[in-house]
Amino acid sequence: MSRTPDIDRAASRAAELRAVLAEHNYNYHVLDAPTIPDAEYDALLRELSAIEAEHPDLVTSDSPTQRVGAAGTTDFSPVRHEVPMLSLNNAFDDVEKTDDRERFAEIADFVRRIETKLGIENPEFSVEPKLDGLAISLRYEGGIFVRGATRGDGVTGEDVTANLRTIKVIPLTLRGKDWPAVLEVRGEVYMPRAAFEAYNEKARETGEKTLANPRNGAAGSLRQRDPGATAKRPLAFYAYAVYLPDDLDATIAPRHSEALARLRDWGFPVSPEVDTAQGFDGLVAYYRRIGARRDALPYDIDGVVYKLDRYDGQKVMGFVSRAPRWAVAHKYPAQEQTTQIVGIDVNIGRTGAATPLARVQPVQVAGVVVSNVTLHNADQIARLDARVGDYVIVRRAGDVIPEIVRVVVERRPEGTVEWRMPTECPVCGSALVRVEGMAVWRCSGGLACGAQRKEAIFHFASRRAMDIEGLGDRLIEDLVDLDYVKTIADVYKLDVDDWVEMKRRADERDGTVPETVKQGKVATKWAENLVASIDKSRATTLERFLYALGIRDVGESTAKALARWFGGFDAIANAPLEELKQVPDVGPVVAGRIVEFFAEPHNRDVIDALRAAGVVWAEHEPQRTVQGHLAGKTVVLTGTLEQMSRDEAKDKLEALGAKVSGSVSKKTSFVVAGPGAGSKLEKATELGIEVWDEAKLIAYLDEVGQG
DNA sequence: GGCCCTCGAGTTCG
DNA sequence: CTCGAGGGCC
Repeated sequence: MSRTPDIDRAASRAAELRAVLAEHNYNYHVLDAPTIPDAEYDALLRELSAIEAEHPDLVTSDSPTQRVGAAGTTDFSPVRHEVPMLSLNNAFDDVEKTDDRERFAEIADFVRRIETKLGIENPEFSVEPKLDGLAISLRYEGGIFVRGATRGDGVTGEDVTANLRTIKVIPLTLRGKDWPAVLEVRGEVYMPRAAFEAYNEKARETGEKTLANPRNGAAGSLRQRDPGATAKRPLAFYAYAVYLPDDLDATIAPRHSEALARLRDWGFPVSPEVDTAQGFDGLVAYYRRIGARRDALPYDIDGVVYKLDRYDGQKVMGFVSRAPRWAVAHKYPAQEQTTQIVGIDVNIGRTGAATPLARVQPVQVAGVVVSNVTLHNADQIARLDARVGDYVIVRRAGDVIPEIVRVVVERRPEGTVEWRMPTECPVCGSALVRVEGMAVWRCSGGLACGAQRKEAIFHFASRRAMDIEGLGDRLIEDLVDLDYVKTIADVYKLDVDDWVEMKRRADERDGTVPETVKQGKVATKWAENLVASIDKSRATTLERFLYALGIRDVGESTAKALARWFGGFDAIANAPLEELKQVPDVGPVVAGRIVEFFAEPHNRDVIDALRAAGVVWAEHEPQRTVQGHLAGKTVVLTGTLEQMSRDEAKDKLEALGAKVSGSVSKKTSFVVAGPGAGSKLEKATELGIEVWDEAKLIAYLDEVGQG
């Protein structure tokens, strides 16, 4: 039988994948220094599995698909596992699909295979989070912990008994009396996220080496030669399986979930997230429930594990190759991915701040495609030594904004050069300068710089400033590029015809003339709406107007303080430095910025033009003392309020004299927490600060006549 | 001069 | 949300 070119190609790709995977296995298991994220490793392994499934002849005994892990190291004495430590099959989602049965097709298949083979419907599963740590096996004889070992290659691991003994949550003697003479408990050693961060913070202070991530922290800690060094690492452990090695047919309970409960009784920590679930729908519901809380869990997880609950059922299902057919690991979308930097641009903000931005090959991270990653500032780039062409690990963790975790220096292509902040503004060509000792570089072009002009207008129109609905970045971009506005005051000079004409010119320039226009129709409704909303913005408040001007370091809060203190605009514009410094929270720097702003004739002209265009606000007597039921109190709002908007609550509290702040400290008087409250509520509890729910706030407002 | 507490500014994707 | 830096207090 002659081999076809197809098979030859598959054979060479399989060999290539095996070589690559073997290298990564060594890095991961032996050196504890992976050079690619797990998601990428999984993708390579799946590709190899797929090739082998299609061409069974190509399967070799040394293929990574046929083994559980990599070879152990010789550092610690080898331990042969009487019951092999298996790996689980992984299931991934097809995120393109919206129907659950299609999206989670691999899970649906898994459940269906069990239902068919056992002839039952909606089998019961024991379900648990899959911690991102290190699998270990603990042996107990006569209720005493006698030996602990790493997984190694699944058959032979390393003796790490001394190090495991240092982990406080691992029982050295079992509680109760009804335990078997010999048992082996399997579980995951992991490093809680908070402990990981605290460890790194301390390591940074003392100049020690920091840990790359909690998983590496756990793995590295168990490999310490000196158990004393391990003891200093904040490790934890959860048990998830139990065996009776002297009689493998016997079990300590008929169901896995009951076995876990027994383990708990004997003193083993079992994850509180462990639960049971019925059939496909139950599994998916659990997957979603844990997924929604993934970031809030105190440890990293990369998925959830489903195990057929009944042991007799597990026995019937048996194994395929080395993985059980009665269990599966359902992975969440990766929160880390490798990609390549294709370019580094520099963004210019409203204040001229130059922010480097990495353009990367688009990759899916935690469910969205990331193509831009901020690099914050030049210091950050220098710290990371990120270069154009570099492969980098991108993460989208707790918050939404992607960041570069680190550069994969091992994969750096030849000929890359260190990145340097350009000397000129990429938009207007003015010099980029950095004030001694400051982190940010700034464009010195001021409002002559197109980027700063755009940002100034965007800020002026924003919701918390003049609140011009419909005037967004796209429109402002065209407005400035086509020279329709030079200053924020020009926005009020444009009529419907100007807007329509501007849009026509922009479309012409871009070659994107809409069909309707080609047919001779001109859309004007949007321009009418826009002009109406610009008109509406003319009636504003002193504090909004002050904020809208975009004076450096005068944000919402400072603008409000100035408005209260002076009561009128001219008093502020003409106030000498010393008087400004009297205002609470205004010091020499901010006072200087304000004086500087109003000393600039151009700014005076713009303000005059705005007033001439009909921008008005109410003025009042200076208010220099705080009055009301909540005078002197600092309140923090967190979570979602259901009866009123956050802004509404803020207004009402401020009307009572309270200061509404964004961060909890020991100065905080009380915290109003709605559903979904996170770190702020946690901090309040920690500091022993009074916490109100929304109902209590409403009752209080009613009582003092603000409801 | 050295803390702690706030505020300001910049940020990604759909 | 997070970082950096300004303000205020010891």
